[in-house]
Amino acid sequence: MKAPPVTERGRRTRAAIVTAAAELMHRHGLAGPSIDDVLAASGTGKSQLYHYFDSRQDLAAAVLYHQFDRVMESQPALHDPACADLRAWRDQVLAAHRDSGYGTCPLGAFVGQVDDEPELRSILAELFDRWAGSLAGLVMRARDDGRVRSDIYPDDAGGMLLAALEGGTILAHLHRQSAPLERSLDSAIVALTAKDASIVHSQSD
Amino acid sequence: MKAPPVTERGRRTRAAIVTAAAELMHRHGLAGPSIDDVLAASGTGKSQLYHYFDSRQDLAAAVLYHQFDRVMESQPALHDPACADLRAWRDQVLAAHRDSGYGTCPLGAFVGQVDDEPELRSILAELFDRWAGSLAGLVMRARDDGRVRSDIYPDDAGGMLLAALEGGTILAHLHRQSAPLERSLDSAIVALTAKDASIVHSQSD
DNA sequence: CTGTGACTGTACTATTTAGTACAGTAGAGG
DNA sequence: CCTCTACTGTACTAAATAGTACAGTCACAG
Repeated sequence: MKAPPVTERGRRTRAAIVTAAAELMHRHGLAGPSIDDVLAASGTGKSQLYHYFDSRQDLAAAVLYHQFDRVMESQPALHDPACADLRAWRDQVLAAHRDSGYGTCPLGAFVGQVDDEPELRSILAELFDRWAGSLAGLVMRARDDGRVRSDIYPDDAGGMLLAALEGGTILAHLHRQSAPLERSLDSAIVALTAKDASIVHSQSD
Repeated sequence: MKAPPVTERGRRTRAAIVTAAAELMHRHGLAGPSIDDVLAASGTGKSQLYHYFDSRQDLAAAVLYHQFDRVMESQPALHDPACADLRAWRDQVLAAHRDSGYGTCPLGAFVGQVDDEPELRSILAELFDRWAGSLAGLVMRARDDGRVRSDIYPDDAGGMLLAALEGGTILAHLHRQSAPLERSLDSAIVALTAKDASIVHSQSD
């Protein structure tokens, strides 16, 4: 990790590189774009990139953080302490997915592409944990509000909702339509609210 | 697509190449291993590979079909006309996942890595459709058996179960444990069986 | 002004890559 | 035994790749 930029000009340069790299890596895989591709897309030069990043992998790490921020911004329900509505979150997820042109998940797309690089793998796992944690917070608020069954464990439910989002996004991307994601999310919410269900609340291991 | 091998020796050679390529591409991404990596892992030579495949992409296509066959073999419940039990399928999925060392899905891992190659993309979409179709068949048998609600649309439910599998597999892989997959599958099944639910059976678009 | 450190442009290297050329060898059918 | 085709070994090429070297330019503090 090199020192962050200290001037405005430097911040713009670094941001241009990360934004372009994130876009390309999201679309073509973490290992897809070459350094030269990133430079061309960002309108910068090689010396600029290596001024802010030690290596290609260092750049990839910055991309992961950048993608996490994008996801969090697109799901404000997760950070609104006044929001206890799972369907509001559902709507935000669907809207973001539509806006992205039915793309893959900005973070989920990288799972399975970081197994060779422990550094990146641990960053990605950490980001997913934070995401699932925020989701668990929302579930807890919904539970306290009486909108999901009271025997639900928020942590387990958060992971389950995240799984529904990831799986639904994959199928929706393959078919280039949002229906699979919609059904996946709706079913997951049903499982948390149906009164005669009795599975989701198994204790964590 | 080159001609398939006609001798036993040729069949063994081709199979060794595809098997090694499948293993490597599953683990490191479709674009991960170089041709030379595949050759080293399969104990074959370059002239042998190009004798059976036109190009790297042609090899990748063969890998997709190979992975599909592996998945189908690991889920016999899908093809057993006597099986109407979603939980039997669930158990087979979990067993296969454990056996793989909590790996990513043999097919799902490639979604988002084929967007640049329309040929591969259409193959993968086709294979997923076949998978979802088999799953819909199982749901239909379960419905006729009275094991899921009668207002369920098997096609929609099949996609939903597949989404739960894919998403659960992703999280399970990240955490190197099967609990997330287990909860995801169980919740999906609950959504199909809970008597007071009312969402999953929305008509397809 | 002016020096200093942040930032940038350009040329280069060593390696790896997909794919080709071509001369072979193996082994089944005649 | 012979021959013909399937199959294989080895050497090569042209392009792309991550990363380095180094000489600059910019803008603000003194």
